[in-house]
Amino acid sequence: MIDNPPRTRIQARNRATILEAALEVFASRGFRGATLDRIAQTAGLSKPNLLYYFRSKEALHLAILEDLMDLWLAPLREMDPEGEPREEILRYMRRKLDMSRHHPRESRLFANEILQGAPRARPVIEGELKSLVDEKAAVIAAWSETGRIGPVDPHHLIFSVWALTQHYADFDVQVRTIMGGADPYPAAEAWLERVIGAVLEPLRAAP
Amino acid sequence: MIDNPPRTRIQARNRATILEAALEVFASRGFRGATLDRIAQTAGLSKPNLLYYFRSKEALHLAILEDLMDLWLAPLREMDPEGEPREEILRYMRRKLDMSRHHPRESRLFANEILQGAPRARPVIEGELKSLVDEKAAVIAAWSETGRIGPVDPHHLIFSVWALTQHYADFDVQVRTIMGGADPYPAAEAWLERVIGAVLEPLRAAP
DNA sequence: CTTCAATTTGACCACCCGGTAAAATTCACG
DNA sequence: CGTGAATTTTACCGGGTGGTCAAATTGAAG
Repeated sequence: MIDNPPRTRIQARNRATILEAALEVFASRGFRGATLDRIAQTAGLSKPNLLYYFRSKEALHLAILEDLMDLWLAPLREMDPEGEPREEILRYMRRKLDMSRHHPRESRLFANEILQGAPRARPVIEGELKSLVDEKAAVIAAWSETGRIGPVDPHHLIFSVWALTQHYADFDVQVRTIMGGADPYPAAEAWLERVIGAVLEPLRAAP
Repeated sequence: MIDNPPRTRIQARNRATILEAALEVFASRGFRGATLDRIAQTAGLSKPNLLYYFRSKEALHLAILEDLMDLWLAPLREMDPEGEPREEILRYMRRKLDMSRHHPRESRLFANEILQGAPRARPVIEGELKSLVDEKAAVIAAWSETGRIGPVDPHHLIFSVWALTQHYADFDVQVRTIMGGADPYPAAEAWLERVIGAVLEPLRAAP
């Protein structure tokens, strides 16, 4: 019902409240598991009032997804082709791990969406995400070919960073159960630095 | 309505058909997104007939989860404390990757469950899964301490194997979109052998 | 073939949920 | 204050969904 640039203070405030509540609910229950009633309740609004700000459940989810993408892709965007390769990749991993630590809901919302076959995020994945990944994969490939890091498969390296870091947000319950409830992130950071660090080393001569 | 050991041929056949159909539907749509109508239709039965074999949607999901756990934990169970450490761990990774390749639905069903906070699988995770992981982590720790592999954090090493391999099943849509639709598994296997292989190497002296 | 249990079906229900309509209320601004 | 637009509420609806029930059909064993 309302266009993108909020025109009034009330609009700005309520849209933000709704998006926050929807993120919470969508992330913890998935698109289908989330109900407008629950989102409205979490936001402290009535359901029709919520629908005054967002045409439909679908539109609300889409709005979140759009908001999400910038945050989500920022770490990869920041990878600097002019930087020191090993440090750039490690930094990327650390930024992604911070994302899992400080934005687990965003990670889970995204995971939910991809798991279901990306019914709503497909355009973003085929467009923005793919082209950014291809661009950065080319940078990594160049680093690899000039021997500044070991021989790596750039796409699979990026997948590995995603998998390793997002796992701590998406499978949080499992991780914490197995680790006995302690905060897994400090050890995870040290560990992942070793994993990524090791695979970036130039190959050792066979024994 | 029916006890665990199927008493008739019809029961055995229909239970199997239903479980197969339910796996398909639960995996692709999540618990909430799956409908009994759709599961029944996929199985070629009427909904009341389906409910003759499983008390409720919940019971059906639980039955699948139980069936799943043996398959799911088999690769880790097979890790042999008497084997050659590096090869055992690499073999474990390969078996898990095969699991993603040949049983992606099981992987996604499991991922869905954990993502939502494991509302139904929690007992299994806190019990069977945790104790198996702890047992094998101890084995890996022993290998590490005796210098047969480099210094590793056993729990996080296991998380990494899970994350790296399951990613190819759970985020299949994303992976294939970025890889342009080609089968990612051959390259993934070679790549993951490098990743895990590298982190198992004894530490190199600082340059 | 009979008979009783196992299986299947059709009709149904109560509840949930996304969404709508329109009246009522509040807000911004002259 | 008055006024028109923005916001909120109340009441409601129609379709989908998990689940029930009793009747009908089919299968197995003597």
